[in-house]
Amino acid sequence: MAGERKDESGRSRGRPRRAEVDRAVLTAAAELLAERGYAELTIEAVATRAGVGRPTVYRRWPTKDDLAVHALVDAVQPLDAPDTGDALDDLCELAISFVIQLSESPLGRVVLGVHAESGRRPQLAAPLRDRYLKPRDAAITGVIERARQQGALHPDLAAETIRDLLFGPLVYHWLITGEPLDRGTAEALIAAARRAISP
Amino acid sequence: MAGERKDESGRSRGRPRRAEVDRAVLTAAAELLAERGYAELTIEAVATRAGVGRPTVYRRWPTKDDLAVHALVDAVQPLDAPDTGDALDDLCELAISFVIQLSESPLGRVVLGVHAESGRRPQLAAPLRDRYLKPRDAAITGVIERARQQGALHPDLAAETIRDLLFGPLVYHWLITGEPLDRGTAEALIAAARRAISP
Amino acid sequence: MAGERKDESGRSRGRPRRAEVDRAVLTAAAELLAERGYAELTIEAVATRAGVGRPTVYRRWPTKDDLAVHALVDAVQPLDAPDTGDALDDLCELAISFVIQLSESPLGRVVLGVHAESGRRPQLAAPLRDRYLKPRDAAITGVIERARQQGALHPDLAAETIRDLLFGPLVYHWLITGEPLDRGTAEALIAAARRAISP
Amino acid sequence: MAGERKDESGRSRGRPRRAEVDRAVLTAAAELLAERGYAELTIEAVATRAGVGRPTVYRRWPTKDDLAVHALVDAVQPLDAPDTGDALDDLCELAISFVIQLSESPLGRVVLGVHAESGRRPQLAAPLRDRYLKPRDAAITGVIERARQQGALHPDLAAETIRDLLFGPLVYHWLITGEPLDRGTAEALIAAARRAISP
DNA sequence: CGATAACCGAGACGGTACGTCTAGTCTTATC
DNA sequence: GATAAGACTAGACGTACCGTCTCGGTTATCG
Repeated sequence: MAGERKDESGRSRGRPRRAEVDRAVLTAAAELLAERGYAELTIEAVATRAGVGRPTVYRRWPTKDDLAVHALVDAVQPLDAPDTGDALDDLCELAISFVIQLSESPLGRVVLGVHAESGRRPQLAAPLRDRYLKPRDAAITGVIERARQQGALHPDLAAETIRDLLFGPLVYHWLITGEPLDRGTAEALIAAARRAISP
Repeated sequence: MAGERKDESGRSRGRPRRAEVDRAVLTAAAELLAERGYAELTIEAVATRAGVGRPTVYRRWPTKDDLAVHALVDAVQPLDAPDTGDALDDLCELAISFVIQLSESPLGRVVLGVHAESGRRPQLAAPLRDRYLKPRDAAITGVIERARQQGALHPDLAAETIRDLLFGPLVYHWLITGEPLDRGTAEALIAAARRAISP
Repeated sequence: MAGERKDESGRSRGRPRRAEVDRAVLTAAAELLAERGYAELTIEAVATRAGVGRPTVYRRWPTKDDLAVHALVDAVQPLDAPDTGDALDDLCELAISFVIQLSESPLGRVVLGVHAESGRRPQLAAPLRDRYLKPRDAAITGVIERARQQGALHPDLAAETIRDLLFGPLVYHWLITGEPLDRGTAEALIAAARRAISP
Repeated sequence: MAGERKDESGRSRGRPRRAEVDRAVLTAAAELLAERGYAELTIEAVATRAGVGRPTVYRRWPTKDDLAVHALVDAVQPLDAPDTGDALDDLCELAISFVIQLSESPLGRVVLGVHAESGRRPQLAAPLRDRYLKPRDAAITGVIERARQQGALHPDLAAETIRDLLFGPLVYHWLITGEPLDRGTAEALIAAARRAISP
């Protein structure tokens, strides 16, 4: 979770790191991200709120990017797909609840901003991809495959394409309006999008 | 373009501002945004590159946010919709070329990031909405209305919804992958999306 | 007095430095030197006590050494030689009162310590020599020459030698005992030293 | 030599301290004092150079002052007085060679600086007096007494005064010039000083 | 011989200060 | 009154050490 120590092999030497410190720092970082956003996140404030010295933060996460990504991933709870039997319904519900949840969380727009910035910073992109996108994508892809086996999806469309067609309109709406997505709007968008992905 | 002067009425007194300074500063800001991103943009660097004193920058754009938004809007060229006769084709082509162009520009992800951050900062949101979103939305809505009159659109869908269904998947794909959108992918997404918005 | 600005020639450009800041910083530095000594002098504390930002201190005196030397020289008042007619008496009195004064000042031992450290640090030595030693040496040498013309000094002894023979024992006594020099002891030492320098 | 252990009475329990560690630390400290001076001496660097953990250093010498004084005393070899029969000659030679030796050693000015600082720090002063000054003073006083019995000294002058009159000028010269004392200068000063202490 | 105690290295910990950088404001001389 | 220059307060940056504390492990004495 925290920055790696040098001696990866065998038993670690010296005093071991306290896990409570990891927690305190990540929690403080997530709170500050929610309150002030990524641009105004300072290591100083994180350390103070966590009741920790600044070097202790740097020891674990050498850059602000590192810390922010880990704090975000740690704070944004994963979503698990429903399973009602109708996989297409499950998929649509997953998209709706996922985007609504994100758009209502104070961390949602931070996640979006970090994604946008990650194009320019590889060190931001790697952990974001591995720790955030991959797990969520796996869940989504699972439901898509279930739906495909139920014959509910257009056979020519790749899973990735289906994902973009369902999640894209919701996320875009939220991005443009800047306000939490309401369920009515979301369902209307999804209702239309279903026509795009049906067989 | 630049920050307002006190005396709005009639002729201003004293030495007039030099328009070249406005241009130099905006150009410098846009370059630095493209090179280093929003987070690493400093007024100091902008002033230096523009060959201008720092207070001269502040006189026009009182905060970094102000400057950044204006520089972005100024730098990202507007896109005018094609008019081939088939308004739905025009609309799709508009979406594709718009997102491709944005995704290929070094400023594209900066625009995205500023959008994401704008949720938290009203002073960022207002000029962004007025100077960036509105003009582009007007162009898009125009084409949508043309298509609607040609009977090419599903009658139950609002213009806003159609916009989300077309642009959303493209932007989302670009956001997630982090790479410039290629035309093949874009056309595949739009081909499916057309089924969602057709009558 | 303070660190030089680049453009020495002609009128300086930009906002001029405030002289009160110079004074506040030097005073704060001298106080802290007296209270805590050279080793525990921190720029941070100086800036805080002077009510000034740290960069403002660094702008004028780029290193702790620079600041300390200037503060010391500024704080230790010069001593002017008496002139009673008998130049040898004047010289002895000068030595006694000079060392007593230094030994009683809380800055005295700091001056001594900085002198000792100056051997290792040229940047400490240069301003110390130019701004502290030279003026005092000039005063002493003046009295010595007066005494020599009155035939009160051994003709074979250089002015430097006479200075060492008179001041050396007093300073050494103070250095070893660690306590302020009392006049009785000083006069006893000088009485003996006079035999060394008499014709 | 090193800091005391709690249980002074009888045999100590537990693993005994390794004497080699004492040596390594003192040597490292003396080297660093010679290379960088007292102000830039850090426990960290001492421990690293000695190949030892930091707590191991603190266990023996709880403060930097403690360590520095012990390292200095340990490193500056004592000088033994010559005995040619003429005690006054012996005394003068002792003064000359003592100051020359000190002024040529890279540790000399450190000793001087620590002396100067010791006025402000009792914990620095005590070990310095006991372990450095006292032994040297005893040797000097011994020769002075021998000289006194040979009738070579002015009967009114205390041993302390004689010490100041002989050593003071040499040390002062070295302190002011900042350069190693050369024998010619030293002998000239002593030749004059002899007139001050002769009967 | 096994328990106990102190040593040793490494390194985490909460801090303090470093010297630098940038923000946003201000003051000056010049245009 | 705009401009270029630059001083100014404020505060974060990332680093170096501080002095203390835990670790795993070692080496002695003592019961």
